Amino acid sequence: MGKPNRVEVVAKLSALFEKLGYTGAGMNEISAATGLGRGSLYHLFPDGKAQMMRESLAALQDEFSQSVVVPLQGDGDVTAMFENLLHFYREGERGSIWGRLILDPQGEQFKAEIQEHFNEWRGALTKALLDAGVERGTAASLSERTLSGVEGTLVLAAGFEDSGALLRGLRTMNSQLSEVISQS
Amino acid sequence: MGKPNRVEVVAKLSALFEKLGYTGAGMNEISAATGLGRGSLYHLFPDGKAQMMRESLAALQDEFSQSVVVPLQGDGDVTAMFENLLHFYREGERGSIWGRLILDPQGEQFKAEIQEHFNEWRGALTKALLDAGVERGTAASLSERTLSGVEGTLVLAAGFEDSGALLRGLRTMNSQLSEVISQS
DNA sequence: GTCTATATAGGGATAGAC
DNA sequence: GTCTATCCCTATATAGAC
Repeated sequence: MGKPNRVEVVAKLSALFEKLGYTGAGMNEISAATGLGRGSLYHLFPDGKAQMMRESLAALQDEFSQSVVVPLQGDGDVTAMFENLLHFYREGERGSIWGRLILDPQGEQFKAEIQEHFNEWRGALTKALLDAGVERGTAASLSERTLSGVEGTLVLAAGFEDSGALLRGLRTMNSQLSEVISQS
Repeated sequence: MGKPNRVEVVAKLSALFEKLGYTGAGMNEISAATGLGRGSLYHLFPDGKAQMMRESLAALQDEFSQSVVVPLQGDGDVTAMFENLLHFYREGERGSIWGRLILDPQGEQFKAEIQEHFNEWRGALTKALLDAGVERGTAASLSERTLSGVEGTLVLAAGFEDSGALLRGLRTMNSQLSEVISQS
């Protein structure tokens, strides 16, 4: 095991936080998941678990932006956005770290990062709808409903261990949005 | 302060768990919220915090059933269901204890109660849609989307401290459902 | 840089006096 | 029934040897 690569370590941390949540991931599990002892971890992240989470959030937000937001900003293709969401969330195998963090007892300290995630996504979707000719109020409402629809679907999918729920939900939401767009 | 009434104690516990979540509510906060010392709490609930949560879940599920499910089963009025949801969730001031528990690190032990909540609600909504003439596949899809839409809205409302989000979300969902019904 | 041992705090649960 | 003191475990974080 060579010198620990920070990017790889953060990737492992991201996957762990995504699976167990911030409070749910203990230092023992963090150590096991990264293959690093406590000494190494606190050497790499002097501010401890909170710093690990911050860097994980930054990495995941970057991945989400590249996978979902940037393409949407490019062509405004809503159907493609849902496909990209499905891929980002691994056909329902992944969960939303941001939604989970909102409900985490210790999640308050990451509120800014959480809100930034949803604001960036919502802004891009609203703009795409406006560009497609949707009326402003409708666009705002639809994008808000889409974000919460995705988050809610991920929550229920976790509760019923039903990874297929994400595909079903995204399909329905895509149909609804596409219909509105075609009427505009 | 007279002899502690079990129903009142459970009501206070329910409110606390709803606000802080299961893992987020510590014994000190439980003691403060109920006005009962540890001795009294463990006398009333020999199995500790888990038992407190179970009885809280039962009480909240009962309230939800009476407020939302039973009326829906009675007349199949979907618009009334959304009004009842808005009232149950106190115009967005309350959160969903079930959604939160799904994502709680210690929530696994309550999975049966969580699933029962959503199954009961979904069953009643699907039946109402079927009775209104909606095709079976559409009814199943719409009820699933409604449940996840409500949960997602509650999550985002918490993340942005935006209690008005619930009203907006419920209005939009009601419009969508009502339109499908009117076309059936 | 990495290890182990330990500090420090908090969790839930318990025992025994009253 | 209720109280207080305490137990035990786990959590994160730290210190110091190597």
